[in-house]
Amino acid sequence: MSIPQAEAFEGRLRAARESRQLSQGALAERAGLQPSAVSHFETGTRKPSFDNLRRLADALRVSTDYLLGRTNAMTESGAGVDHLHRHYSGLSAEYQEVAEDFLKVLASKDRKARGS
Amino acid sequence: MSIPQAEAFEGRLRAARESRQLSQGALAERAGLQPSAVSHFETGTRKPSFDNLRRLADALRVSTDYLLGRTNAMTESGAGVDHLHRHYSGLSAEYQEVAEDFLKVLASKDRKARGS
DNA sequence: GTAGGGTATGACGAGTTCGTCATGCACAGG
DNA sequence: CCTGTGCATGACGAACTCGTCATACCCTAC
Repeated sequence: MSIPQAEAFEGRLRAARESRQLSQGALAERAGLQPSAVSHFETGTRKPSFDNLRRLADALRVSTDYLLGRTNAMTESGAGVDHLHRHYSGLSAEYQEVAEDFLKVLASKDRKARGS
Repeated sequence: MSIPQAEAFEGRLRAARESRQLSQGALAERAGLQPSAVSHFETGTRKPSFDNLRRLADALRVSTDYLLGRTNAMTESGAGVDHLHRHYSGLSAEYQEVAEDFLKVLASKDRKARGS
């Protein structure tokens, strides 16, 4: 249960954004919408349109199924991972190992950066 | 190559519905909306709202990522979720970008090493 | 205390989707 | 011929989101 208890869309969006360490403004810029819109979404006073839901999912690299509350996975094997995997899967076994080690280092760096 | 140029929402909805052997009216009933609404969606004259997108995905048992054109998988079936992805998905947005850039560099290095 | 970032909230007009309903058309079977 | 099914399309008012902008309230730092 890494995720407390995924409520509706509002909580999931906030959880995803915070796990990425993005401010509402930063997410807004990535997704191409207004900072106030993000706030409206997270407080539940508005729900995103078809287009904006996709933008948010892209910007956060999470599945829309997660945002919509249809799964708890947050990032399904879809979307954001695809292009990463495209690079990875083409690598030789040797280079794949290098890539994996690098990601591990990055993850620990990330944890440290957030912990501070 | 699965589906070359994943069509927009309209085509995906129709494909999913037909693969389930449902008429527009039958789908409408399952999803709790009007038959005409389904037609509007499939012809592209309307786009579903937040709520109705979820209803459609539930009624058709497909992922919203598929309907939105973010994946080609139709069923969410995470399946792969490899070790690489596990590390990657936990990273902050900033670090995800770093990881991606690194993989790109690695890929080009790899190609060169093999003799391009 | 003053400044600034992060967030919440509310207004505005403009645009869109909502459900409902009415047609229209094509194609099947009786 | 006539009936029914499936689909497309358009109208209507109500409700909603859109982007934009303004304001206000924490905190933290200087």
